[in-house]
Amino acid sequence: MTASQFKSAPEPTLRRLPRYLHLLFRLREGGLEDVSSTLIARELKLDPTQVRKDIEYTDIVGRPKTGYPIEDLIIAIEAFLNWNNTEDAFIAGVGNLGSAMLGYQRFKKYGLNFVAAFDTDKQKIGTQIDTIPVLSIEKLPDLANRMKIKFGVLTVPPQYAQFVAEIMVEGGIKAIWNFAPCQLKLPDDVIVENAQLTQSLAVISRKLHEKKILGSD
Amino acid sequence: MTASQFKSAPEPTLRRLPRYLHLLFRLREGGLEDVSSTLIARELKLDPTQVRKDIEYTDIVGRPKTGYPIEDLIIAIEAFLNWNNTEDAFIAGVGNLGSAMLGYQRFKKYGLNFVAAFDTDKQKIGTQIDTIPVLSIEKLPDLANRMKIKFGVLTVPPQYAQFVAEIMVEGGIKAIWNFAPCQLKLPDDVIVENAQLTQSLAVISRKLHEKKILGSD
DNA sequence: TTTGTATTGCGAATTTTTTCTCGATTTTAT
DNA sequence: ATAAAATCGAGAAAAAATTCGCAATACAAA
Ligand SMILES: NC(=O)c1ccc[n+]([C@@H]2O[C@H](COP(=O)([O-])OP(=O)(O)OC[C@H]3O[C@@H](n4cnc5c(N)ncnc54)[C@H](O)[C@@H]3O)[C@@H](O)[C@H]2O)c1
Ligand SMILES: NC(=O)c1ccc[n+]([C@@H]2O[C@H](COP(=O)([O-])OP(=O)(O)OC[C@H]3O[C@@H](n4cnc5c(N)ncnc54)[C@H](O)[C@@H]3O)[C@@H](O)[C@H]2O)c1
Repeated sequence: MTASQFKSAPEPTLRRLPRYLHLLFRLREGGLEDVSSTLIARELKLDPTQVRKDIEYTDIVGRPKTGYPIEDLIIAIEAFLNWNNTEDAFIAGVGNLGSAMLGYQRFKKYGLNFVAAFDTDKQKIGTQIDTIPVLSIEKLPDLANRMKIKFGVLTVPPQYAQFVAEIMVEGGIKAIWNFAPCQLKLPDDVIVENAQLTQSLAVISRKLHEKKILGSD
Repeated sequence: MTASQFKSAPEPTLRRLPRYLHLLFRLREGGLEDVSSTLIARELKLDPTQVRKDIEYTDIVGRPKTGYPIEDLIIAIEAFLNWNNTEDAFIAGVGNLGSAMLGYQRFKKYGLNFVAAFDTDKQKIGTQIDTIPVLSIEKLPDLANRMKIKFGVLTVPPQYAQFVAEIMVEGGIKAIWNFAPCQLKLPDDVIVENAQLTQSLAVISRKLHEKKILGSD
């Protein structure tokens, strides 16, 4: 592993990488072999320099005039995000959102492989969703430990989120993707990423509001 | 309306406002009347100055020693995001994710009110999800125009996203909350917010990967 | 009343992120 | 072979966001 593989990229960069990946897939399907930062930037409405700086983090070097080899770039970005290795994951809360995520096959392509789901609802325990078994939440810590699960997805109502998160930590889970609109208090060595839709909604809500106040129409 | 109501807040600020709101609700339930930037910062692991700067955008003034009145702050943030007025919205794509969102009652509290859903699947057309009718996508433009819908949620597979987005624009929709992992090409006056889960996943994936490479355990 | 403490709000400093500039390099066309 | 066009990569500059420092203020306790 090279030194730069250890170098952490800024969060804005991390957020752009999947966008590059989606575009690269599309370009590859279109039969293209190389891509320039100029093209990526135009497609995604970014600055070409920014695209180049982002790509630097993945250790891929481009060639003047032709740009970057798409295949290599895809592999490098996937490796950078560790999406070439699927990470086994548990999900807690098999409600609206939890079920939707379990039914989303594409997560495997993003390195995420659900191996078990957990709930408190007796109606749901014992069933399967797309071959993933739904188990009692009580079984989570022990099973997580034994299966060495490091990744947990939290899709329970906010009032139970802290409790369930602690159960996950008890099971040795080191990264929690939290969809509940609340702040989890966990040991510092546990990575928490809040995938809160309300944050995204706030951005678009405000922009539409501004448009209505100021807007031309 | 004051001048500052027109002032646009930076996106990072917009993203933090819902987090403040969630905390404020919790504090209010706990019977608290005032809150300081210090407390908010400690709870959400932010810098107190940053919290104060964010709150400034909402036109709320605090008092030394006591902080901000929670009730007023809630109202101000909601007003800033226009979450006190519910915005009627259409959603296209009643699959895993679309159904989950339709079933999520709390969106009303975030100013979002689904009035109709659209799909191409004949099995789904004509049904209802939580009192919201599922209609043929063909009816979207005309109905959007007549109902003066400005907000559209896009939860169709990526290969149809551009097509459906254009249909929305045809119907006069001005803000599209896009969940498909692709870049939409639309007129500049249409607000597009990409709520891409993969972006959030990228952040946590990389962090866990780094932890594994460097990590103490 | 006075003193001590916690807090706001604002300007300055710092850090982070984005954008600009430009020389070097590679390919294509003449 | 030479010129023209397009791109990368690196360092500088600019812009944006965060954090610092501190005076002014409100409140509580002595
Ligand atoms: N559905 C959405 O579109 C949406 C949007 C934004 C945020 N969210 C958030 O995502 C989370 C899930 O939302 P949802 O709509 O799926 O809710 P939901 O009520 O449909 O599902 C919650 C599930 O969690 C289970 N649960 C409750 N307590 C549990 C526990 N202690 N252990 C394990 N499972 C438990 C419930 O039995 C239920 O199956 C919530 O925090 C919600 O705020 C959802
Ligand atoms: N489910 C998830 O957890 C998840 C996570 C991340 C991203 N996404 C994205 O969200 C989108 C929806 O995902 P999903 O899992 O719900 O997919 P899905 O396949 O379950 O649902 C898609 C729905 O869109 C409908 N549809 C197809 N073409 C249409 C058209 N032209 N007009 C109207 N409706 C049309 C389909 O009939 C289907 O009901 C996809 O773009 C997906 O990549 C989903």
